[in-house]
Amino acid sequence: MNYNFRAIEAKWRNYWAQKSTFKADNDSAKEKYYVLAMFPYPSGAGLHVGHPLGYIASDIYARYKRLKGFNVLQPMGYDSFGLPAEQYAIQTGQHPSVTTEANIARYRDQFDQLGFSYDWSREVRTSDPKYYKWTQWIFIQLFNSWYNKDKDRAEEIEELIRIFEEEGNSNINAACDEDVPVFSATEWNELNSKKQEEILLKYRLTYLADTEVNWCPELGTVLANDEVINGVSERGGYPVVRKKMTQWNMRITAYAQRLLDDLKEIDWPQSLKDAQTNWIGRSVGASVTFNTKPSGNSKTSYPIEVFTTRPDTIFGVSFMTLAPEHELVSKITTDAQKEEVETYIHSTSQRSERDRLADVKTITGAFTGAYVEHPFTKESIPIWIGDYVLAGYGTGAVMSVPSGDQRDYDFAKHFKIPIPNIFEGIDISKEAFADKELTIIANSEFLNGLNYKDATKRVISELEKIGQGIGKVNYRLRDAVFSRQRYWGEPFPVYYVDGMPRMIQEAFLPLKLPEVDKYLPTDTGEPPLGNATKWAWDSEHSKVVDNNLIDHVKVFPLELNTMPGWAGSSQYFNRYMDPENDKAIFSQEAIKYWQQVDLYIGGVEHATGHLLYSRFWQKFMFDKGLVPHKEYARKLINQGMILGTSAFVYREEGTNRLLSRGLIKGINVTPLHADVSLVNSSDELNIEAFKEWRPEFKEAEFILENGKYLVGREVEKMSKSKYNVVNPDAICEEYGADSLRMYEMFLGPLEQSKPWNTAGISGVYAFLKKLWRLYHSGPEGEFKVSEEPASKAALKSLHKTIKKVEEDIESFSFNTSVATFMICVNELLSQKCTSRSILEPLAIIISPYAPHIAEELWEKLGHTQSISTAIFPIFEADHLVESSKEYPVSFNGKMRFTIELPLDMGKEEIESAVMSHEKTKAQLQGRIPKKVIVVPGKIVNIVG
RNA sequence: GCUCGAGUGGUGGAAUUGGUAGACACGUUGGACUUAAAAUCCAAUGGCCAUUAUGGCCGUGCGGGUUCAAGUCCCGCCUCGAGUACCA
Repeated sequence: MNYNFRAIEAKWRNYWAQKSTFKADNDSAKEKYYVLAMFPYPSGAGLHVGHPLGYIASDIYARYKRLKGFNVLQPMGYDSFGLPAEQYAIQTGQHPSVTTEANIARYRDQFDQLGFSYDWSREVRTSDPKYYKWTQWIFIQLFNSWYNKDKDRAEEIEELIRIFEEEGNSNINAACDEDVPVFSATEWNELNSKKQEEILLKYRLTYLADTEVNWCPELGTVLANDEVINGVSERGGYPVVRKKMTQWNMRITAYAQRLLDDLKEIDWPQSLKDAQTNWIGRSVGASVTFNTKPSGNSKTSYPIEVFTTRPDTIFGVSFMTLAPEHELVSKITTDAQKEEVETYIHSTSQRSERDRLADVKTITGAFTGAYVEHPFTKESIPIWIGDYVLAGYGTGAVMSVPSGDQRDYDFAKHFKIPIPNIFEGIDISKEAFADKELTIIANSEFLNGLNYKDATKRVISELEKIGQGIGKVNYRLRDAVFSRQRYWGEPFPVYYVDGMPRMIQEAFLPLKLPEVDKYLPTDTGEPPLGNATKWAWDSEHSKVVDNNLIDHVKVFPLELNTMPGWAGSSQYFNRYMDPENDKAIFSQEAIKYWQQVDLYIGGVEHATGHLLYSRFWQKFMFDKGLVPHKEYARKLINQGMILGTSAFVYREEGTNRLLSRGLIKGINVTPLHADVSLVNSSDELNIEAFKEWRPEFKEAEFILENGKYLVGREVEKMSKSKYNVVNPDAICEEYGADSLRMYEMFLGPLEQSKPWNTAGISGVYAFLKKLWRLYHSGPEGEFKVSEEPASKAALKSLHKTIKKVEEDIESFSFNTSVATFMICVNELLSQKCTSRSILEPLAIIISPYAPHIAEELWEKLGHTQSISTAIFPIFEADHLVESSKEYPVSFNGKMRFTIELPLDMGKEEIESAVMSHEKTKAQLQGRIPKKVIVVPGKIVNIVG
């Protein structure tokens, strides 16, 4: 009777499915525990061995918590809106839903194969209208809300309207657009409804605005900042340009401070918190207004507002710098400088974002001919423009203090602008001085002699007195653009009356995606939904009707953009709690029971995307009183990425010769990816198979070394295009899911990225076979356990293992518990232990890791109830562990011998026991030790 | 540049947080079983020296320091990786 993992795994996969073993109730006497792994985008390639890492880890934890008696919720679903399905649709004409459906089926098979204990009755799909109904619903709630900074929470827009009607907006402290005019109640009430609507839009948490966006012509869509990497799109690597478009935006900046503050109360990896902190980019300083001096043709004085983190250096200002795109540039430039400025603006706009980033060293700029007046000294300060000032950050203008900022310093040196020194005892002839801690201000009137902190405080109060500045906190975080010119995404529940957006009433949701005959933008450049013929809103009958009925009286145009990828993933974790609910996003009973995610596992690549947006929506939901927690995930673990090991062949340039890797030195070669399945474990290429795979090399000459063609190796991300993908199906076929699960955990620490290497899997496979043998000790290898009580040694092995495995799981060190199992099984085998009292608990503690084999053994032990549904408080067995311990005893730091002593001895008892021991006396030879160091449970050290 | 993280055998990685460095596994070598292969089992495996055994010295990127004791703590470097970047 051998370990037949195929039969065993098929049997239990079936059993769990039929009995709905992992269905979680929304009500239970047991304590709840919610384990969640980030749901995947179902791509056409299926899962590779890298994907399951996090899923295995969360499954082990979920199974462990069930054993401990928790009511565990572990759901799974699909983030099924997205670009690849749409791009496939563009190429083939096949509806994205068809592709998506097929991919999901494939994923489901693979999930089942790996034995994950998901509650599939709660599956969600973001592209399912029953699901995206609630994504649309949240959008409407955001539209109907504004952010009250005084109360630090989102409130109903009706409340804001009431205040406007009663007292205007002068007393309102809201997170809103910069350009909101101040108005009284009377003025408000006299506005027509369109004007009122325009103003309200500037307050809403989701709003329409002409935004400068990252436009990717190749993809035909707008990208969020986190989807653009080094000036090219994250997906596909296409160039991205800046472009103004009317877009939906999310006012995430309203929550910037809370997103920062609440990081303190969640147990997330520090590196991830750091990434979010940097991304939000809080900087404390002051907003200062400099007024331009009327000159030449410009009679008016314009205020220029700047943000600075160093208001204490205000007396060191020797010029102002505006971004070339700054709106005042054209107004203040003098005739004499006009040509130079326009030439400069033209040349910067020609430079792409990428060039600008790549070329930081070259200093460029132009003088506008205009001046501002220093708020204190009243001196004239020249205004320059320069592209080192970014239009998108702060106000797009800076007060330049060359002595205190290196970029200002370089700019001043380059254009021969004076560099006044305002620091006590500092030499600034070589570079700027930017150390806040060591700053003592000089040559600065009332700030002389003050340090950074005091000077900042003083100058802000002086600025406030003269009305030219105020203390301010600035964030790098921008509002998130929420429109995509795409088909395969959530439609906005929005139609337009007189150009202003209206929300479709909740009762008529979901607004389903219309059919289109092509998935590309329309001929007039509108998003793909512009191709739909039935895409207009009949407001009288509240339904979608044909476009040609649009009369702007009763039938109105619908929004043509769709929502971005992160919309559907920003509340899915709560929807799992009550996924079938048709009346609400989730019932209050459900959320009161499940509260929040206790453990969230996913990739670190979502740090500034999904993991930030979802926190924002959760806080909004909290403000609305819909969820009990400000944060949705109490603890988060980032699993590392499993990388592929690519193989390369080397073609000599200009020839059809392929050189083995040892022969390429000094020769010009092009490395080409070879499929890893054509290479054996000692890097030798199967040349015939390679020729078969790549017919263009049929005639190629292979230059061998020692009779072999060796490939080069490199660790890269696993991807189809690099031919380095290892598929879990093949591994499961050869070794079984339990082997794969254990091996992925054994590979190394969960949070670390590491290359996949199939070679070592034979070790865990051999272990599972040994485990099987432990329970099959009959003469023919048939199942046999003894009812004899266990030996002391066997008990010790078992209890050591239980203790270690529990510690490991609680600290997510799954790799070392696999090692512990191996030691335990080896010990039991060598002790020929067949005692039921050992083998029963062993099956239990192994079941989170290798659930199929554990179930099978459990059944053979005579249990009728599944190991996965019973509760075993076995993990609380540490009192059984050891009764004595061997203490290594060292003399003068060198280990000499060991002494066996009872465990419950205290420090002094151990000391005296050791000192009176024969071996110690022999070792000391009558010498009197200076010191005896005792670490209970560990070591005794005698210093002579 | 800034922020974070990591450097341990041929390889992946352990080390109870200051207490026998290299667990466990892969690989390699030798052996048993077998007609043979696979599978399985046993032994060796950081380096150097010694050997009949007992043993000795060195060793966790580099250089210092604290300590009876340092992979672990402190100071100064080096290298690699990740994120971010003209953020005022």
